[in-house]
Order: sequence, then C-alpha cells, then structure tokens
Amino acid sequence: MTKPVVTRFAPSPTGFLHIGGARTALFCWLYARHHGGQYLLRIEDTDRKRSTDEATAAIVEGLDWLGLQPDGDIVYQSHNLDRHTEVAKALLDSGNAYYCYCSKEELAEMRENARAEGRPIGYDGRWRDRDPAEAPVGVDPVVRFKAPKEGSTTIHDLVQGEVTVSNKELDDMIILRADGTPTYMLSVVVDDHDMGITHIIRGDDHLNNAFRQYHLFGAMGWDVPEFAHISLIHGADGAKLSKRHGALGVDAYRDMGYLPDALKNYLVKLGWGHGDDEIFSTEQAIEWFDFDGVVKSPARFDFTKLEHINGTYMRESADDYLTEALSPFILAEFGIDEAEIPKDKLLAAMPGLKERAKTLVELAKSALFLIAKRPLDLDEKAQKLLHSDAREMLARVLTALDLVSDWSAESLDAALRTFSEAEQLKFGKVAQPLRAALCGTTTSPGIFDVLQVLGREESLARIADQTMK
RNA sequence: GUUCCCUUCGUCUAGUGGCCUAGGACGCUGCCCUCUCACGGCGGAAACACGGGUUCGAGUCCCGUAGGGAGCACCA
Repeated sequence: MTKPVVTRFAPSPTGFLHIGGARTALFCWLYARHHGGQYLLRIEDTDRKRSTDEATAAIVEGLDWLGLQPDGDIVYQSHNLDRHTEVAKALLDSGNAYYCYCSKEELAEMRENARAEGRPIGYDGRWRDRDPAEAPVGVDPVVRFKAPKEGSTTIHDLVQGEVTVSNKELDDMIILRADGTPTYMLSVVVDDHDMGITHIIRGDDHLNNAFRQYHLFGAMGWDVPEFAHISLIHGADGAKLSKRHGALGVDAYRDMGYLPDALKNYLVKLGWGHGDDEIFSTEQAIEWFDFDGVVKSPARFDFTKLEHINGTYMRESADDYLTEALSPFILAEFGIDEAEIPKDKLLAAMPGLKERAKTLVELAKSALFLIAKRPLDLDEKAQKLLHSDAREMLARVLTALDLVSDWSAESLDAALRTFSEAEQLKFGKVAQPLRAALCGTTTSPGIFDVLQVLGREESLARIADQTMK
C-alpha cells in the first residue's frame, strides 16, 4: 500500500495567475485526481515587498474559474515563518548548518573571481569550518546549509528521468537571512514536508533547486518527495513567455471569450499527449493523465489552435449555458445591460449562432442583430449589397412574405423559393439582400432561422426599412 | 562563463530497434455540400537539426556539433 498522493501548486502572489502557472496547477490537480489524492494550494508570500493581497485574490479567482479548486484550506507560507526558523535552528544544532559572517561585498568579490577563473559561481564555504570565535563583532550572520562537497546527487524525476549533478555545483545556500527570516529554499522544503506533499510538480525552472532541496530533506531525516519538473510554455516566436512577452493572466483568456473547459483541454494538450486524442473531457483527462505522457521539450503557445478547440467546445455547449455566459460580453461589446438582453431570442437563435463562433466575443458580435433597434445600421458590405435594384426587389419580397400567415421555417422556405422562381433569380440573390436588411450584415445563421427568431412583425418592419419602391 | 535540460511537418504531437513509404490535430490549400458565414465530407503540400558510431536493421540506443531553454541572489 503506497501513500496517497498529495500535490501542491505553490505560486508567489506577485501578479496574476499566468498561463504557465495555470498549466502547472492543472497538472497537479489532474495527477492528484487521477490517483484519488489531494491537491493543495500554497501561497508563497514570504517576499512581503512584492506580494500583494490582490495577486492572491487573482490567483484564487483564476483557479476557481478553471475549476481547479484546491482541497483543504489555502496555506500561506508567511504564516509558517516561526516553524521554518525552528527547523533552521535544528539544522544548526545537528551540525548541518552554520553561521556565516561574510559581507555582501565579500560575496560579490567571490563571485567575480569565480567567474574570472571559470569556476562555478557560488559561495566558497569560508565559514563552514571556521571557529565562530573568529566572528567579527557587530555583524549579523546568515545561516548556511552544509551541502555535501564530494560525490554527486541524482534525482529520479518523473518527467526528466535521471538527472545527476556533481556536488561541487552545490554551494552552501543561505537558509536564514541576517535579519533572521527564512529563505525560500528552506521554506519550501519545510512546508512541503509539513503538508505531506508526496509529489512536487512544478516548472523545470526549479529543476536545479531540486538538488539543494533534496539534501535539506535528507538532513532533517525526512522522506524526499517525488519530483516532476514540467517544461515551460513559450510564446509563438519560441521565446519564453514572460509578463512583458505575451504571458497573460487567465482572466485575459476569460475576457477574450474562451471557455474554461476548452482552455483546460488546450493546456493539458500542451506538453502532454494521450495517443491521437485531441478533444476530451476533464473526466477523461483525469483517467488518462500520467507522467509517461508528459513531453520534456517546451511547447509554444498557439492561439489558433486554442480557438479551434474553443469553437468545438462552443458547438457542444448547451444553448442556455452559452446564453448566460454571453451577458458580460454583450455588455462589454455593446454596453447593453443584462436586464435589456432579450434572452429568449438569444436562446432561440443559439443553435445557429454557436455553430459560427469560435469565442464568446465572436458570439456576442454575431448576436448583435437580435438586440439592435430599428432602423438597423448596415455594415459596409451590407450597404453595397443593398443597391437600388435590390431594394426594389425587397419591396416585392415584403409583399410576398406579408402573405405568409404561418411564420414557420417551412412556409417561409416555400414562400421565398416560390418568389425567387417567379423572379427568375437564384435563391442567393434573394437571400443575401434579405439578410442584409434583416441583420445589417452579410453573414448570419440560415435566413429562415433569422426570420423566425426575429418574428413576423420585426422581420417585416426591418425589410420595410430598406425597401425602395 | 558554468551546470542542467531540450531538439519529429509552420505549430501541438504519435512514435519505447523491424508494424514508418513517419500517423493524427491546428493552420495553409484543392474539390464537394450550400441562401451568406461557419460546420461537415473527400483530397494535397509539409518534418525525424547536423555529423559520427552501435546493430543484419535507427526517428527510436551511444558520442560529438549546432541551436534553443532554464538555473547559478541575504527573490520566490
């Protein structure tokens, strides 16, 4: 019987939840769900200068939108500072750590020399075995961890495989600053242990940290969790995604009109694969997800593919769900309040509308003709289409449609076909001007659907608006 | 600079020594469907970074080279 899986997502609250973080969270969540374990959220807010409550809120909100709610309470790293300090003291007592009185200038010089001589840049351990009695007075020391000097360290990473590094590369890292506060390296290890984390899943920018953390776990006599370092997401140009280079918060994706499930589907496919499967439900992802499907190389973010997946999800979404989801977009696009939105019409038109939109923003735009008040503004193409001949023809269409008493797609179809035959026009020559008059645009759902959703009165009035006798 | 990681169509990927004449998806593109736009259907162009090994046989294993990425803080 193995231990139940416990994973954690551990962002630092210095900004929004960006897309790479969202994917890491998704992988953590998926892995925990797959194994029936727990997925926890830890806010790494020990850098109080850069951490903000707003950022924490944005992260929680972003995860919530994606449906990645953590199990159990959120852990705030800053609340555990005393515990971290306590562990540092224990390390000091057991001889696994020591005080170092180096000044910053001394350290800078050390680095410079190392660089000049082509040696690894790091602390040289000059206080490691020095007698504390030699300590300069009036200097607050930092506490450093005694890393092994000989041999090498191997990590069996679930994604990267066996990774070995020479212990010469590991310098004695600081675990307690001169002001007595613990550093990140110490805090993560203590928190991961205290939270019972079994699998550390994070971006591979932390791969090198894993070696140092490995020894910290060992020095405390703690079990070392499994590591899984997943590759980072790059922008479309192959460069790393960063805040100033294309990295957006998940809220931006929400505002661009992507569905959370579609974004998740896209994200999990970015760097993980299950054969040729492209579109699958969250349930299937949980069932299939494992590290043997995770790709080591970094992936580029591709909006076009996201759009395609989103379009697929939209077409498969329930009409009432989309109708509700649309309100904020209609407000944002057209400044129309939720209360003024004719939801019944939206719902009725939704089957035809959702077929044609890849995002909620597009969907909102395509629904404008349902909401717009007469007389309609015509877009450029529609204006061009409604030349005088067409307007004259519309007058005759109006007469023909006025005769239709049963305003059903069937009778409308029959009436318009009869009309176009009588006029010796191809059906399209009738439908397009009609569409322009009805929608103000040259694209829309099927013309009979449009007539029906608009209703007899509104349809005839809109046509009348554009006729020329 | 140094350490570690990565490298299959433009992009995401399948591929775990013979099933590969390298498969799927997005995008691009030809045709069909058609009242527009989509959707859908049937086709097409398009990749194993390079060089050496190992092997009867290499996209798959090993070594180099090149390119890309990440780390190297009293940040997390």
